Amino acid sequence: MLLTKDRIVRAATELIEREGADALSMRRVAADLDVAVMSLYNHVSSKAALLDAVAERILAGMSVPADPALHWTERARCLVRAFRKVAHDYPRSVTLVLTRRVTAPAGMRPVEHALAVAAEAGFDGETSVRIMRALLAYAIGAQMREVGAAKMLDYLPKDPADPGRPARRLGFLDPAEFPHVVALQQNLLRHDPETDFEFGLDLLLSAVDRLPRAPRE
Amino acid sequence: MLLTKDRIVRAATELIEREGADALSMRRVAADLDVAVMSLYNHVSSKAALLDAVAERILAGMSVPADPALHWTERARCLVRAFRKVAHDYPRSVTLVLTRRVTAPAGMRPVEHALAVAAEAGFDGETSVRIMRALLAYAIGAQMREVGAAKMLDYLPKDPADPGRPARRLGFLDPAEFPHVVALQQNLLRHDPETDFEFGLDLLLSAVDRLPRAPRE
DNA sequence: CACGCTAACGTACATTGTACGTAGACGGTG
DNA sequence: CACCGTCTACGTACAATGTACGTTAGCGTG
Repeated sequence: MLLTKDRIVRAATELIEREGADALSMRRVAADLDVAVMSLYNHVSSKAALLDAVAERILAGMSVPADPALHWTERARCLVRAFRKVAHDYPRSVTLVLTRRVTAPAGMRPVEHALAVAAEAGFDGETSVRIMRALLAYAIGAQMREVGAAKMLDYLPKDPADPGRPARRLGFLDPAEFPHVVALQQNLLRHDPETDFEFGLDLLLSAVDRLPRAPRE
Repeated sequence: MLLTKDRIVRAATELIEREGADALSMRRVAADLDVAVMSLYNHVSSKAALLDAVAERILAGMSVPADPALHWTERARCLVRAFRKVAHDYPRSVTLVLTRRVTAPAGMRPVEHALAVAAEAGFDGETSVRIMRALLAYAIGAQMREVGAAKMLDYLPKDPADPGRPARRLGFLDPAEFPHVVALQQNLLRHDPETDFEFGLDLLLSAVDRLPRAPRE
């Protein structure tokens, strides 16, 4: 089969999803494709460029169902949820999207969509951009927090009695210095990313909805 | 001078700030300290551990002025701004803090602080945790967006007439597909991270302030 | 056929993290 | 004093990495 940039990028994302981003090396990708290492460089100029391509591909796969009948806050919700869906589908690769910058058209499409929603809601350009940025910041941060929190569970000191999943404690913290953390450790250790995310999203959107806007028509 | 973990971590952060995180290697750190490479491993168990230590050190240097007289939203603002200050002081290293997870007490201190503020505002534990998470997510995302946007300017296609700073355009985008982006390119390319950040923070805090809470006393 | 172009390849090198073994300094104990 | 761990700085060595460079085989066009 002919070697092509698309196949390379696809193999790279699959490798990342299978073994994590650290395991990605040009040699591994080449091996997965049954190709010599240097053949990759005929289609990808460097490893960094490959990672960029992976990020772009993931972003491009993000499909936003745009239903003009919905209230604009609902449409904003759909947009952000679409991002969360790809984050869920490509849990290990999505960090690339958050880390690397995507200037390609694929990366601009969600931006365009968000600006359109804000404009349709009656906000002027300046405010639309700011709203978009605030939502984007929240979405990015929530995602990073989620993957970080997932990793954190592995880093916590293992319970020697049962090194399995459940019942971690934050007992190594001094209750005098961290009273609230210790008191709320159950809440802190419990993970419900979905409702956590929606909670913050509701906050943001409700505040945005209260912003003054220019009369529409 | 005696080699110590603190000196190693300090040298590592300085190196990162000077030449970026990619330039950090054990050999470089050792060279900066005039030491043999393997001597580092007497104090730091691995490069990953060193990076963790850098992140922790930066977080530990975050000082939050706690003025109990202020309204709780102002105190929350102070907390988030304190984070932004260290991000401004260590612009290249701060990505480590966002990427790696910090479970050490130093990382928990801001969490404790945030929970204390929320509790004092009259929210129950469950809600306090959620509020803290939403604010944290926003702070993280805004920071990542900021460093990403800074990098993006370098990636934009150079203006061949004047490859210097100003007047970048998004002309390579199709106006038919990206009408809003093209129309608002001035707003999109302008960077005022500070007001952008405050805008979103205001949104979040105003919404939080409107949440119902248990009667305090 | 000759010619040039492209895509796949192999070799080679510099750079990385780190496992392992060694040597010397230091401090306590006889 | 001699002896003997322990600790710390060191040097060597190795496997894995990204990629610059030269080589080759196939293929379409003159």
